[in-house]
Amino acid sequence: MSLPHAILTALLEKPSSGLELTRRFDKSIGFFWSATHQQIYRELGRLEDGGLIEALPQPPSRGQRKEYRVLPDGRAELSRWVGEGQDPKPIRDPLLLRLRAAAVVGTDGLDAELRRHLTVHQQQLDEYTAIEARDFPAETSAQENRLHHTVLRAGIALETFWVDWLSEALAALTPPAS
Amino acid sequence: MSLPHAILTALLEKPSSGLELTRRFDKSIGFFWSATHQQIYRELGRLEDGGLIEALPQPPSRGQRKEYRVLPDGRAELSRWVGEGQDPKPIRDPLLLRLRAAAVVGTDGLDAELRRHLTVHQQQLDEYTAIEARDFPAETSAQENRLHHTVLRAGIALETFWVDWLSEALAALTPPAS
DNA sequence: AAGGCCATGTAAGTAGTTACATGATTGA
DNA sequence: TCAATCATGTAACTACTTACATGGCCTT
Repeated sequence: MSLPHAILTALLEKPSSGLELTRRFDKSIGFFWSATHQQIYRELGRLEDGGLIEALPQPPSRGQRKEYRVLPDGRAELSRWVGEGQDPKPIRDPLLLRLRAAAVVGTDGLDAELRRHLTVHQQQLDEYTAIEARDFPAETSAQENRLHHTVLRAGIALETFWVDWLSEALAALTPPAS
Repeated sequence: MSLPHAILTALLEKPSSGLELTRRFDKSIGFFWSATHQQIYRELGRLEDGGLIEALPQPPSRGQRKEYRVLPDGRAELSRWVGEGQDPKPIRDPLLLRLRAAAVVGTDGLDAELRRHLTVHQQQLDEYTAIEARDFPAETSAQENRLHHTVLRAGIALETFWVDWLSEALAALTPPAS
């Protein structure tokens, strides 16, 4: 149950409408939590019903922009949730499964898929390092900034892992023609 | 939709009953795909209905062990799936989200949670490296073996990433009392 | 005959995905 | 006025989770 807390965090950083949130979930928020606009609108409704956020009093009609901000109860709930414990989820990765399956039924078509993933992860890595260069040029001592940087570095390290591992996997797939 | 293919892979590696599969999903299969016994029994039923696997003809009653094996259609389906394309899923990690939220509402209780995760990932890493030392003592040229080793190395590298990153995050959380 | 474990399931709920629907605003 | 885009939603479905139910077998 992390989506509501992702939304609370985003709204505390900056009050937004549903569509703005969707855009932010495609960018910076998306580095650690992804969500579609359908999920976001549904959850905004729930959070409003629960009294954790409110819409700026304005338009009752449909295609109209609706801006939300966090209420004190919402902030308290987020603060409570930060200290909550939650075990890390076990791995569930289709690509690793494909490799294992390929060991039984053959590697047909796997090569291309690995190359494709390598490209995707390399691009993501480039994007993250560009953001790091732009937003965190030197170490600062501001706590908030350091936390943001730490989260970004997790993204960088994860993408680096994938790039390295995919290269290794490609090598394992096509042994040197000796 | 990877669970059926995880089961097909497991059954091809070794025909099993539902409970045996559950145990294997807690061990080696679980390194890349986790599943509970409820998921497994349901999916076994679907795969049998679909003619991809069959139960060894035996017991019609409830508390009785039922052994499954893969039919030719099942093997063909798995082979097809291996070559199928599927984009990597975007990150969705509650712990990273907690760090980001902590930047807004404060880091209360986060320290303990990071330490706890560090312990969990260190243990998992130790387990993986023990398996590596036991099962892959030297490089072999058998394709199947190399693929298995590559998958295991992904697990090792991922756990290593978490251990390193969590240590760094703890340092960022508690700045040096200068 | 009772308790524990082996083994297979059912039921209900939550979260996420995919496809589609509807209205408002703006510029050609 | 038409098309594109902004903006908010509904509906149906799939996957996963959590809690519980049922029966068989073995040991004491």
